[in-house]
Amino acid sequence: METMEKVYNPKLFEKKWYEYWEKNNYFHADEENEGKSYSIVIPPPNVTGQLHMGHALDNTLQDILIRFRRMQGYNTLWMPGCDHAGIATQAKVEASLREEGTNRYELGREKFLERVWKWKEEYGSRIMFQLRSLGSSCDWVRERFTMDEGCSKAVREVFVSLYEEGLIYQGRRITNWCPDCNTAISDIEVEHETEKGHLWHLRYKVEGEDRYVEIATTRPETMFGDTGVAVHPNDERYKDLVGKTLILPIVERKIPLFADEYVDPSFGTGAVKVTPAHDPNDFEMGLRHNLEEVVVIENDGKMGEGAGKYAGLDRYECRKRLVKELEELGVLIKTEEHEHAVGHCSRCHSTIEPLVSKQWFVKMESLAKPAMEAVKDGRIKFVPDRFTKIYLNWLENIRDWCISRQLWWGHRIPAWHCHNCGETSVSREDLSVCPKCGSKDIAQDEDVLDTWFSSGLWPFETMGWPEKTKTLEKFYPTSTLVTGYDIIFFWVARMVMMGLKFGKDVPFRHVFIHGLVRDAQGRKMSKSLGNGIDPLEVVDKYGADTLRFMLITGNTPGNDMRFYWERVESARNFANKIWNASRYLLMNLAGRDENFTPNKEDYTLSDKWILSRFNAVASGVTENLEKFELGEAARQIYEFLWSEFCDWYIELTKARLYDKDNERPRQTALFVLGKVLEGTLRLLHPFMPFITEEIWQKLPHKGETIMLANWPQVEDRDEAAEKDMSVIMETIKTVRNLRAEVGAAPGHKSEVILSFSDDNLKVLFKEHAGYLNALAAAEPVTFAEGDAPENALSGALNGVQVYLPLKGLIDVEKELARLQKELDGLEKDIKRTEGKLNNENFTKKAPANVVENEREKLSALVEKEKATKERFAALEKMK
RNA sequence: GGGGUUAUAGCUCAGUUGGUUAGAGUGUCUCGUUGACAUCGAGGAGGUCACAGGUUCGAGCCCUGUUAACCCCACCA
Repeated sequence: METMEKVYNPKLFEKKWYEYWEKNNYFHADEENEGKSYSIVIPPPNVTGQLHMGHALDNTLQDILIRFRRMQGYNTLWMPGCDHAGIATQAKVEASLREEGTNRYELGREKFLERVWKWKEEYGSRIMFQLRSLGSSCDWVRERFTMDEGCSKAVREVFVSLYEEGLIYQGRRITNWCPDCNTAISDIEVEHETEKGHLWHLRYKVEGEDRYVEIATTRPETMFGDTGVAVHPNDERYKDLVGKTLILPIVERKIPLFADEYVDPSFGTGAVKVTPAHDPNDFEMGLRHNLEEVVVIENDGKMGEGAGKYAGLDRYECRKRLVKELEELGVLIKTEEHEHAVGHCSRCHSTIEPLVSKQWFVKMESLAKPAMEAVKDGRIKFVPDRFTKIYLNWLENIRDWCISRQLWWGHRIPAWHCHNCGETSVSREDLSVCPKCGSKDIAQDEDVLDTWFSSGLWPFETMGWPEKTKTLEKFYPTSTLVTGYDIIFFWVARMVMMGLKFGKDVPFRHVFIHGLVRDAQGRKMSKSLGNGIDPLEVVDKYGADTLRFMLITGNTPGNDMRFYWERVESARNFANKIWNASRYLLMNLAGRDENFTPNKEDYTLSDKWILSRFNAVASGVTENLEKFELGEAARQIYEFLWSEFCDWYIELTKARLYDKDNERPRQTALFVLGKVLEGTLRLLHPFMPFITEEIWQKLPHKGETIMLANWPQVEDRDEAAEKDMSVIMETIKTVRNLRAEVGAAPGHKSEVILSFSDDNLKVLFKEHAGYLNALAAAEPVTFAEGDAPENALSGALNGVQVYLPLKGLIDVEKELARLQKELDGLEKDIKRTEGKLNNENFTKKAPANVVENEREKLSALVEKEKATKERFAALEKMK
């Protein structure tokens, strides 16, 4: 006979079962399996660092979906892996090099990459270990990495194809440059923040005249790169100046004053200095008006040659000193406070510097169109739906994607530049000779690709693309993508575009979006704040099941949630409740006949009730899981297990279980207990895989593991049993209420007298008086005929009158006051309900069942009022 | 500047197509320790569903507006 610890202790079994599952290959997806497939690709965690609470949520959701479908009989694949995370990982390794007093340049590209690979081996496996601790049922033999051989091949294939189609091009453009990461980044990697700055008004002299043009700028240090000043064509103030030449202060360069539609006459002075090399708008104007680009800020954020004596200074230090000089020269007219949005690097938070450089871009328009169509026509559905709009809005306004990064860690761009003829050749195979001139003096492009370029191929590159594999055939498109709303643009949109282009179909059918896990104050968990909670710490202290349950309950899909230890405890208490309910059954299993099956007559009302309730829950849970309402599904199991199975059913089986002399009733109770508990464990397994397996294995069961057991089939409800049982339950609650009013101890037995509005109820209660004995400490239960007993508290509900003889003393005045208040409330309710029913508009227009409900409600209220009045009168007499 | 989310009990949140007396967890108060569980059981208190209109027989839910908080997008120097 199995035994159980008194208290739920996940440490004793979580590791054991995970190893058991993995060892037995239960997670493995077989493409030869003929069954319908269900597949998910993991959002690959970065190889840097470790899992945080967001990962725990993300992977719990995926595991629930996967385990649910697996039990439903689908051929399920959960593809695991991690991402090389170019900038982030390189930054980490560079930081550790710094500590050693060296840097990547000293090491050289090859040695440096060796270091990064070593890092990847260490952290990559740590993450996979952490995922296992959460219970994730990934198909580990398929584990992939965005820079493994297969992915690299896919990346190169995609790059070359897009290039051949003219969708990838190299261009000299102004791009977002991060001076600290020392690389270009894409538009979505720039975070705009409103900052307090200044608007400096400067005056530029008109050549040969004693006039000045006043311009306003937030970045005076870029003036060294000014090659023009622009005004709006219709601006009367400057009409006569357009075409004249201005003298740039300090530098003394001659620059033209020209007109351009871009200028907003209402902002500043209506005249704007134009620095094509250091501002995106000025760059465009420069192209339109053929202006020279003068570079004055270098890649490292320091002033360059063009800045004259300020060369070599940091851009902000230069600004400070320059403003002072301009003031002294009388060029600075005034300084205004000014709030404006400043771009920061999403990785290191440095202020972005727009710089001109040669980069690789992807033309997005033709890729974005089909990606929008796929969502508009419903081939891909966002859950919750509101994210559809966010996704579409971004794609509608999409601009070309800068994909080259001046890093070493990543997929190197498959382009070779010939030093002899200047040709750039893109190729699937490594080149050693220039295809154009035959020169051997060629070199591969130094840059690597944006990490998201390879992540965008994840759903099919992990399945063997570009080869035509069985895996692709079986599992692509994937079924569901689970991810946070923060990477819809970075990742989801790119996967859809690439999937449609190269996978020849949408990459997934549903995009299930979740929110962020915040701290108890609602702040984002972050390293700098030090408010992050390590999911592994929670697993260690409370178990993975507890963490999982806590993460998916008490919130709505797509919304952020807060982390509270109290909520963890609450989830742990639930686990303990399941544990002890199971323990109750296990402790009483001695003498159970495994071959016993009850006859129809063997089932008691409570048996029929709980079986029916189980069916209700099974169907509710299934429906909710199918529509991604995981929290609601979990809540229903919680309610059922705790508030129905434990609070009522288990209590009602005790009489039968402890009565060793009546074999059939005892066997029946054991049978039903086992059946319902086992079924509930199966419903709960996707949410809490470990505890359900641990208990399931101890219970009588068929099969090797609960994770491969069939998902519960929904059977018919027993409406009559549910109705009868609910009348009894309500009556028991009434007794408890009355007893509490008298101040009687809950366990202290006392007489309860019942009378009924019809004979069927009488039969029901006579038959189940035992339920009142057990759960309302009502003993004896007697049945009154005719008039209400004297000196008794009374309550009424559903045609049942409950009388509780008053043996002890109660505070009559206090009780009368309370009853009066209750009567007032009842009167109000009755009036309102009557009003409703007297309203012809209501009775005519509302559905019949609603009207019927209202009628029943009224009669219940009237009945209750009558009983309360009786009680009131009885008490008055006692006064 | 554009878009979105949120506003429900002291706190954190549910509330699925409009339909009984708006729920849960947690906290709080009263009572309860002999065999599943004190990580528990029984009972209670606690809400003008942000505000103002509207649609409807009926609104926490739908529509309009207002307020507040948060988030995303955005090339006005």
